[in-house]
Amino acid sequence: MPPPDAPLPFDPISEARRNWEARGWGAVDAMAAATSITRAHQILLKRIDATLESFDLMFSRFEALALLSFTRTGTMPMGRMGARLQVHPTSVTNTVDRLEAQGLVARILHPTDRRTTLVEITPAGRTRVERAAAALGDVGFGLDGMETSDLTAVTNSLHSLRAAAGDF
Amino acid sequence: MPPPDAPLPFDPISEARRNWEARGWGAVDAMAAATSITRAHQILLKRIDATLESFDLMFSRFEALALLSFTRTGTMPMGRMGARLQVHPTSVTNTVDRLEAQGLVARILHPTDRRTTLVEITPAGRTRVERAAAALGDVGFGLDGMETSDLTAVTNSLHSLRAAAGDF
DNA sequence: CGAGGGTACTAGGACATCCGACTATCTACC
DNA sequence: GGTAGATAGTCGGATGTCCTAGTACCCTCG
Repeated sequence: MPPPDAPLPFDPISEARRNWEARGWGAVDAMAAATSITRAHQILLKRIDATLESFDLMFSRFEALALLSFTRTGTMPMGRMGARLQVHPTSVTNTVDRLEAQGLVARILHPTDRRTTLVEITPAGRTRVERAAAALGDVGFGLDGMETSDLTAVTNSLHSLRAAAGDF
Repeated sequence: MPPPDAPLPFDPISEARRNWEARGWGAVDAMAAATSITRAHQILLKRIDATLESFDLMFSRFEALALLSFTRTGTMPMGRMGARLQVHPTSVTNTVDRLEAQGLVARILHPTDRRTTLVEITPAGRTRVERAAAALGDVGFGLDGMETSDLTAVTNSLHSLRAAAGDF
């Protein structure tokens, strides 16, 4: 049984809202928003990863590579990568392990702090991320179906959530 | 090194936008929206799971349990659950395995179709989901920091994305 | 009524994320 | 200086998601 791609005859989130209200459960608007975000994330990640598949990348590795490509020196400490990508340190370890195995980054020594590991993007990494970014741009990051006004509305509305979560 | 919870001195997504523009990479608005959604999902899931931790649940299992509690009979075929929750069939298998081990659901035979497995919520499952839902409502689904207008804006804007993805 | 196609679920494997614990190293302070 | 506390990264384990493949079963059609 492959993933059922036949559309449902109704919006499952609207249906969930009705059920929540009928049960007298609280925070209905928040529930609908949270569920929408969850589902949107799932749709996006699937599309993005599908686009990146031909580059042997997934979104998390692409993001790490892009981040390194933006630096002046092409290097960054693991910890700083985690802070910028906003993921757990162990996720950075995992990501860098894979990128290193692919020859797209290299671990190098920090000149003065022996605790720190610097990650350096390789020439192959630069080429790869450049092409992958172009491919992602071509498919509008999986958001082609949305109006620009909706895109900015989403970004702006979520800005306050991220700020309240202490992101910046 | 615990997760760095010190806020960054800038918004990493705004920074990413600047870098993308500087590199001439396309679909900048979509990139910002996609990244915002990804981060919002991460924040939400973490908060929701933290709330559900005392109930020995995570969001995916809670959703499955809630779905079953909404049915007339307290039962639903695995496949229908996957369609409603919009996850892969193997994810349903995984979720039901865990819920069953916790005694919150039971697999029962379909009366006429021996291919189908019905999942039935147990009395313990009903009690659990009821209390967990109340707890989630209390924390506003992790979205307490957002205005109701932002909540509806997000839900409405993402509606088109989900529709375009063939959800309904 | 038998074969083929479609449907339902599970097994095994790949990724990614998190958490807690552990080692190594730096730093500050007595 | 030398010790305690903070910082950097990794290891092992738990969850969850997806995909491919395989088994079991139903149903239609010749």
